[in-house]
Amino acid sequence: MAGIDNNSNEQEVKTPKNFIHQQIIEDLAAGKNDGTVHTRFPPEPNGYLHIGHAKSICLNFGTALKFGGLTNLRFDDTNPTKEDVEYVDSIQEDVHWLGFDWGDRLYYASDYFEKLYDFAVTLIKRGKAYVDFQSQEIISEQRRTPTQPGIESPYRNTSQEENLQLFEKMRSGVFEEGECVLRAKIDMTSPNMHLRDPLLYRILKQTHHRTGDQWCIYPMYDFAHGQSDYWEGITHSICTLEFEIHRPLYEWFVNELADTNYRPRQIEFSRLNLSYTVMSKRRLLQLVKEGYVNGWDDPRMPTICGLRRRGYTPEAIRAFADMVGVTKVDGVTDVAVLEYCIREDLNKRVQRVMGVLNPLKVVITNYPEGVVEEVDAINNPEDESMGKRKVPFSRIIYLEKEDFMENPVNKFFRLAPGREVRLRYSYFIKCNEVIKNDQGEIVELHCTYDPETKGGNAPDGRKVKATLHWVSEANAVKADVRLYDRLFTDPDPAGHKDKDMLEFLNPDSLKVLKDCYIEPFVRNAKALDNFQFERLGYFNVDPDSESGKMVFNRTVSLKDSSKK
RNA sequence: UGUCCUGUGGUGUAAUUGGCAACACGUCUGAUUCUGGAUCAGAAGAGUUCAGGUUCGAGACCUGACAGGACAACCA
Repeated sequence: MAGIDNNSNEQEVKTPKNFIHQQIIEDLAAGKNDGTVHTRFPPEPNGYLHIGHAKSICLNFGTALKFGGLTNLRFDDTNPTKEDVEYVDSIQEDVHWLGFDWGDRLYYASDYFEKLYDFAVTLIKRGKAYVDFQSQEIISEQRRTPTQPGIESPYRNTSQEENLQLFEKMRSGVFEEGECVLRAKIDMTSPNMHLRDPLLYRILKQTHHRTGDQWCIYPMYDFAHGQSDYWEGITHSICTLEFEIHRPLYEWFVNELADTNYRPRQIEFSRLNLSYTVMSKRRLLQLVKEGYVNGWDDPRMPTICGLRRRGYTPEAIRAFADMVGVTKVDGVTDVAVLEYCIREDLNKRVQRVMGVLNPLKVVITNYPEGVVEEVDAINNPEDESMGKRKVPFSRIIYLEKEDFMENPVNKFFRLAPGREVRLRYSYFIKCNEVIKNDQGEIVELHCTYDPETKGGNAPDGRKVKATLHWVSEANAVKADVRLYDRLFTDPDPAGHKDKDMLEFLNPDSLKVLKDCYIEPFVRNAKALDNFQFERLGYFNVDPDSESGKMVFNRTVSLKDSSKK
């Protein structure tokens, strides 16, 4: 697990204000909550965190930080059928990696099962909850539709004493799954469906990842969330727009529960949608389970761990979260914004190295055989402090195939017969001869170098129009490079049905390039994580792969790869 | 035919208590560069969904339309 980034305070200053901040400022001005702000990030441990959660994490932790408050991490684990410790662990790792810390405030909704049960008993005693023995279908029918009032259940007016006994029996396992549920008695005619006697508890004879077989009744989301917020002293419960219509119910429960003036306040914002990206947990799970990707942390996945393996930094993701802002408008953010964030971050901090993905052998005919000299290369032209490194140069080198054109088209400035170019940090070379095989394919170039141009400048002041990256054949590291592109070709893959979505899988999303050559420095510098191929783009050494393989981020830096 | 939410350049967001619509991404042009990257300079692109109203003045306030989204899981 990566360490915790303690620079979050700096970021807080830059965080643009949003409507949630405005509301908090108003609340503070009104003297609510004794001037404190306490938020929470409440994932259900039923999948891995993705970039959409990152927005929520940055919002919740960032908001608390901004107002000098705290943030809890709480697992909303009220449905044992979907949840697993694997997810609990990965979520903690990812939140930490993003640079946020919940201190000792790690909670589980399942910690509150006993208190929630007691509260349900209280509601029954107040005549505000009842056990309903009707089938799921009947209950659903009685709720009718949003445009017509619902019908009351025949069990709605069972006596409190009887309900108390029945609920106890539910808990002790007397009834089978689906036989009965506990419902709140609110208003079957409400235009808000969530107020038409919502379910509080259902029977689930399942083992829970934390409470084991201790319980066979489990609270519903609505019956757990607001109460958990209340018990934890959450002041602002920030969630996504789909819970907006739940708010009256959230407030109903909290009002029934509260014995002070304190009330947590639910505020909704629009979830992140990214073009070319599928974000629903259900669909991501499908991609994993059906083998369209190699796990939750496949670099093509929009998961935090996928982005991490791809070379994204926490800083870039936080910058992205700030950049997209917070509103209630549900729109689609262009992935180009995310890619911009990582490009900008990496550009400043990443070690530049040379490498060729598609090698073309070049013999420098006037360079002595058996000699290896080292040239000085700058590690990052934008940051002197990153220093220099030595790169071996010799008679036989590799260039990128596409850096040579036998019959150069207009505006092609790189190597061509008779043309002189610069090899980055070393010499000017001129192409004299093109060697082809029987099929007429170019297999080798013969060039001459100008010893006077060592270091990359000609004493006579003559200029070249291109600078090429290169590697020395004898010294280069041979590696397989995995090239990752977007998983989907459609800007809105999530806008289709699950099966249609799969039609837009990009067949080129993963390419394995054999026999790529990387300058030897890379082999000894894996700890750096990210590099930038001169002129080609970013890549990172993938710690999980067989040694020598690289993850290569085509989309991140090849801004111009699609155009001429 | 219901309730709630939301409508600002292609996209995401801004616009103190109403005061000539700003920023970022993207796009395009030019300069520069030892990455066709980065950088620098510049341009195009909305008159704020529409119609009324209040006002000296409205993206902001009011009314009414229209459009999009959410809600009818023993999911969260």
